[in-house]
Amino acid sequence: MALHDQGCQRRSARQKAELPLEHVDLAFSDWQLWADAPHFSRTAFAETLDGGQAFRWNRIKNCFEGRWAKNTVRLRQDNSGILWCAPTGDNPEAVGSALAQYFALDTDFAGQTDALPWRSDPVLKTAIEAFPGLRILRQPLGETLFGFLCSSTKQIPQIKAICEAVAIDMGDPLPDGSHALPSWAQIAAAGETRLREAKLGYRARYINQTAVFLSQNPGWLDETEALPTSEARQRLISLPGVGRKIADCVLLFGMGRLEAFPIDTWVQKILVRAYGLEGWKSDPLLDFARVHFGPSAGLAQQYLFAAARAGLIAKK
DNA sequence: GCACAGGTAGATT
DNA sequence: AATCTACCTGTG
Repeated sequence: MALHDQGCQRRSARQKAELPLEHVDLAFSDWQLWADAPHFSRTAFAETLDGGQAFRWNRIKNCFEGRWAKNTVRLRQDNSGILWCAPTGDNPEAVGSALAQYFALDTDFAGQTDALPWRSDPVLKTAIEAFPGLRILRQPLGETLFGFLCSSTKQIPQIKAICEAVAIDMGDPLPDGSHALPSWAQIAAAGETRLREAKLGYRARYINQTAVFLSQNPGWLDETEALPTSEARQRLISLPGVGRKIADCVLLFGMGRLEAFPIDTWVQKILVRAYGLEGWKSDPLLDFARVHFGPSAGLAQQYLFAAARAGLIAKK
């Protein structure tokens, strides 16, 4: 009981300061080598987890702690590779298979990267060389949609804080004392007011409308995932609050469609500055990206985004 | 006080 | 069809 109270106190204090949650180490298993782990450079490991693809990873001490679906996992990189640990009692085989799906181990990102036009594109070459092993995550579809519905004109730390607040308020508790993101039914039941209390502002109305629709149409997102990319995109855009950019984020980070190329303010600036496309708007830039980067344009986008965040390319 | 931040939808030109 | 503008909230 005393332990529980202490944890809650710590959590609320940290929430106010918008710092990552910290959980009781005793609740976690020993570190285990992730034998199937993909190769990551240090930079790519951090950027893949905490670079704006997903909003539920936090640096804790010498590791990253993340959540998706009903999973809580800690990952740490050392000279032997990637190590993981999970709440005591979690089935190691289930964790392994959850990791395999989340990290899209069935996708050959090294091969997709090599097929990008880096040989003739020095900007892309710089970005790829700075983040060797960068991957596109394959996140649960609904969670990806929720995260990016929260994202408009918000910075990553704020999006993470909102996701955490909504999870604590509406989501199921997890074995380590943290919370999963809520289902659409849970969000719809909570309503717009509670979403606004999580500091969602004008996004709350869209998210509530989307949650009401999706909870009344179970299977709709899975049906969408079965469609070709352009048809899936059209359906996603029909949801309240989802435009081209958020739809492309969902296609890329939640459905593994590497051709999807989200253009946000960062990517717009990168393309304009690095490729001399002054005055180009979003639609022509999409055509440029498709033609120049090819079928894995979305992977190129992630390299460029990472490199721009690091101040390596497209500087003023 | 004010501009700006991983956008979208609706109005106006 | 292209270009505003409102919409919440936090940060600098």
